[in-house]
Amino acid sequence: MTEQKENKTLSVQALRRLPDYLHYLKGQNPKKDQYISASTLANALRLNEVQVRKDLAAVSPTSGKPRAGFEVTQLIQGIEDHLGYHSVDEAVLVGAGKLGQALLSYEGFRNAGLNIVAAFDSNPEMHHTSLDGKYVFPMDKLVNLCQRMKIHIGVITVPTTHAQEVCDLLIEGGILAIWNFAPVNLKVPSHVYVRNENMAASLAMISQHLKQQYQKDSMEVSSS
Amino acid sequence: MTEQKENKTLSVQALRRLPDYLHYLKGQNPKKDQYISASTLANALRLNEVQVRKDLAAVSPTSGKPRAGFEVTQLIQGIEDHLGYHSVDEAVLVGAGKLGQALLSYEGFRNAGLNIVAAFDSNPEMHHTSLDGKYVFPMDKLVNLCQRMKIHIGVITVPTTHAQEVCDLLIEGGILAIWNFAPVNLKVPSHVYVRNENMAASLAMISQHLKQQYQKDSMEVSSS
DNA sequence: GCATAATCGATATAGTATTATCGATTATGC
DNA sequence: GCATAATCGATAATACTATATCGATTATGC
Repeated sequence: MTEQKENKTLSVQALRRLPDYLHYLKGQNPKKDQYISASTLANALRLNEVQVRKDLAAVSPTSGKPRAGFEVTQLIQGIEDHLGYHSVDEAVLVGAGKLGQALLSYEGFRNAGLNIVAAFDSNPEMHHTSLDGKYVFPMDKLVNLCQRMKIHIGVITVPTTHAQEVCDLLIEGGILAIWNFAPVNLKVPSHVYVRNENMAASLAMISQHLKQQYQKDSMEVSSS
Repeated sequence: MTEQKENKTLSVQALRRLPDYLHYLKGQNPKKDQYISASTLANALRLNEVQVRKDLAAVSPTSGKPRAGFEVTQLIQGIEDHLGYHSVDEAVLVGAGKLGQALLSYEGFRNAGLNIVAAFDSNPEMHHTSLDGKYVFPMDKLVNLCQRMKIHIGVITVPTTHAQEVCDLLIEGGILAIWNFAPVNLKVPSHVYVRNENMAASLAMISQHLKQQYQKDSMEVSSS
């Protein structure tokens, strides 16, 4: 058995970088480049070299070889371990609107360790239809199905107004982690983890950046 | 003219919290609660009180009153200023698949200062159809339309394989900021800002949390 | 083989972000 | 009016993250 790796040295920020590393590594030819150096990775992803080295040291099962780098296959293995890609978790999705459908049909999640096994929606017209192989059930089946299947992850893609009530149902069904796409601060008991996908925050960063850009530009113009 | 507020004290993390503050404040009754305290907000959003106070101090045009708090309307004004919601930026979206459609039909962006004016897709069947009032154009119209309309934001919701080429087109069209939903590290010139919507990273956090949870649980069981 | 240069790991430093503390201010209720 | 308690702003302490530096290690090419 692969011994349980200590994850303590891995910061939240580092965890966010792992998918990027993984993506890059998977794009490599394992025959041609058996090893990869932290420097190379850092350069490709525009990160600091030391930072990358530290991250890799934390996830790699074997340590890096001077002059060569880290073994690519080992790295991939290590990163996927840390990301939990090897233990596929089952999830349910609530809200089969456009966003919900987009997520349901996104095959990439499967590789990333998330398997959405069923969807729920309050709209009767959608019931028992199949979206990309996943059936849409009425809301009143939710709690029971989650409990019976021991599902631990719930994805919320319903309108803001219904997010909290859906959240409550999921918790009743025994969900332990919620991936929330509605812009609300969900109230949950302490044992439940909520990950907010905050589109508005992302937007804010973009618009903030553009604003600063404009400001800088206008300053340059006026001072020249 | 409202004088240009100095944004320097506002950290990236703080910026991420602003949409949450805003959402909460908008949910308040301005007649009933003219003032709101940092403590109240902190409690509602489960944040540290001092942190909230610092954030509010940075965005509020007027300082808070002891014992009362900050004026709600002023705060909303201040936050929206900082988020750039008062200068609605126009954007184009490339890739009218499920995710693209979800974003097109998400009305919330309008309030958040983003107005998607047009969509592009390589699939001829979609051309000139209208999704939620936005027309889908063929790819070869992209550069010209962006330039003519002076669009500065591009949203990429195409498959990974085409993301970079779409990105290049957008830049050719004069785009300054890119909101990228494809899991690729886009190569862009230094004046272009890229905001990656990293679903995989979010997933990682969830699975990481669940893993720790399981570990903790099993430890508790085995030690009892 | 041996010098060279690339890379590593470890440790130190710098930079950010969060949380704690404290005196000053002011609404509230007696 | 005056004591009280809630809140503020400022500053200090802590924790977290990123970057720089340096000696140790090892592939590469002569």
